Amino acid sequence: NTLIEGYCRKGNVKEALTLFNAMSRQGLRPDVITCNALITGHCKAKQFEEAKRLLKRMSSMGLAPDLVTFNKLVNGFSEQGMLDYAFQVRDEMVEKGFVPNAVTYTALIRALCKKGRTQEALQLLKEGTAEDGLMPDCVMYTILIHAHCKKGKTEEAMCLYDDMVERGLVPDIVTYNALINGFSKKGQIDKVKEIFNEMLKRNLVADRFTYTTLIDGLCKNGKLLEALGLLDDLRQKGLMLDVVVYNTLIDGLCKNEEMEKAENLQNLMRKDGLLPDSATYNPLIAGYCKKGNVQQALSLLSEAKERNIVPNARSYNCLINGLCSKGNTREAKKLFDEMLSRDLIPT
RNA sequence: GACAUCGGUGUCCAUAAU
Repeated sequence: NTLIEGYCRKGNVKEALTLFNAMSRQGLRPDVITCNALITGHCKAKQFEEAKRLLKRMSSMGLAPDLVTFNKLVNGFSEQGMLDYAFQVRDEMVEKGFVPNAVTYTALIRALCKKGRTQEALQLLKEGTAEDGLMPDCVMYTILIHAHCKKGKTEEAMCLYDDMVERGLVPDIVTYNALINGFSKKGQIDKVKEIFNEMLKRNLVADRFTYTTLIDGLCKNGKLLEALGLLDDLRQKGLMLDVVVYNTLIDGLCKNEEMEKAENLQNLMRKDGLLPDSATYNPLIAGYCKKGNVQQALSLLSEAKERNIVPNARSYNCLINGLCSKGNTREAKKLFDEMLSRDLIPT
């Protein structure tokens, strides 16, 4: 079960099913836990019908689906944006006598939020509280806060925050990160600082999400030097450095056409043992093209390809644009064909 | 009998550049 679960988590249902079949051959009966894991696997692999079929097959194997089974389905469908399926499963579990719990509601609320349907999400939370004895918790509030922030509705997000605190719930680092992200994307840096201080008051320690969020916020508000300063703090602490932190800064620098600094950071990240990924290459390629340094952009492209990383369609567009404006239409056409062969869709 | 399976936050892109 542990192995099957591992493969399923990675979205490798094939391998999981091989193990599943091997189990039977060795006379080991799959149990509910095995099936629950496979449901996750199918959902991750977007095999929604398979997931539903497995639920039906469980009964014929003499296994009774439990609350986790249903929750995994609700969650799996929600994660993939399959709202209708998710609510269908909710109805089905209710029919079977299960009471949707915090996990069920959280999954559904998140699914609605992901589609921007925050009002319905709030409504569902109310419903659950009234009908199923649901106790709204920190996670649910955080999802709602996050969703409102993403829509730019920071005021509403703040009301939700106040609401949860009034109810005696304790916001955690995730809640604060969501708020910080919302306010900094809106450019309300003073509000960000206020929230950050409140976070510190609660003895919460900034994690890599907090730092990345702060760095991104500073970059997107043109405060590149401050953002670089935060990176220095992080490096001195020697912890919490990952590709995303570097990518964030590299993007900020590239968008401001500070290619030398972006180049330095790229070297620094390699020094820290981190390898660029597509989110590193894309802004760099765009930045160099914009500056007219197509050569440099092209060499990044070939490096990415060597490492089996495919830059996105926009990177190709930038390169094609750059080559054409230098009159090198032949190379541009080559890149155009190349992007087609890589299943990238021209716009 | 114990243990193992379910929910939230960050970067490019997606909402974009020419």
